[in-house]
Amino acid sequence: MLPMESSFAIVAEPTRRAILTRLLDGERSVGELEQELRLPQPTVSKHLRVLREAGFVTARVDAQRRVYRIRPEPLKELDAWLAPFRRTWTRHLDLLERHLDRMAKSPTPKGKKTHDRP
Amino acid sequence: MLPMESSFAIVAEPTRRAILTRLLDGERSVGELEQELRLPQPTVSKHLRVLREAGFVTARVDAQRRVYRIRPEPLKELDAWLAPFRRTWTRHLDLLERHLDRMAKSPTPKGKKTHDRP
DNA sequence: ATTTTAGATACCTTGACAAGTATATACCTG
DNA sequence: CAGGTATATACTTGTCAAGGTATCTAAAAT
Repeated sequence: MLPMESSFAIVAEPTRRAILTRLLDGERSVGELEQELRLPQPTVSKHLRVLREAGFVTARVDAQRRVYRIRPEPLKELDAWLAPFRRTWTRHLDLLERHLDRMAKSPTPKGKKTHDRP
Repeated sequence: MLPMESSFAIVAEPTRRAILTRLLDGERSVGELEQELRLPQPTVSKHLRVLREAGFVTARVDAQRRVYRIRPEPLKELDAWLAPFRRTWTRHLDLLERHLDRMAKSPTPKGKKTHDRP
């Protein structure tokens, strides 16, 4: 079972995002997630497996239950990829971009002004 | 053709990430992407379509060619989702977490002190 | 007007994944 | 040991997205 490599693919699944979000404020056992998310147990277990194998979570064993905890690393990866794009909207080039967009929409407004009254 | 909603799913595709990365340093026509990424033209066009419909890019028409430009909004969304997790590794709680991990691994180290000199 | 160039779209096939259902494993309790 | 609880895994099925190949459209160029 090799595919599903990229951390992006892992997080593309809504249920898995939900799980990660839950884990944000602390550990959870499978049963707890099952309840909080109102999902069938195998579904939860299977998604947890994927998350575990991708390094998003680790499991601690407490008797019959497995308690899952979040792991930052893979998410760091995602964040790292996003970083370069962040500048795209962080930098104040936004102003320039808006300007260019406008120019593209109304190229050299000849004649007709903005008003479209009869 | 509605599915594929989440911005995460869009970015989960490696080729699409490659395209976005290319667009990071400026506009590109389909042909340019085709060359730079060494991909068949329909492949590029189809991925561009997906990106366009998801709002990741916009197309400007220059005669027979379509020039694509990146659009920040959807990426902002991704970043927004990531934000809460960022604290997970940004905050200096890391120190505390490490501590707790250690305690879990070696519960109440009886005897042996930290020093393991003979 | 015909040909060439640039892209888009249609159709088909394949493969992967997620959900459902059922069953297996392990531990705890009486 | 029997029964229950907690979770993992096996197997099946339906869906959908991605790639390949061919074709269509529109705008140069000749």
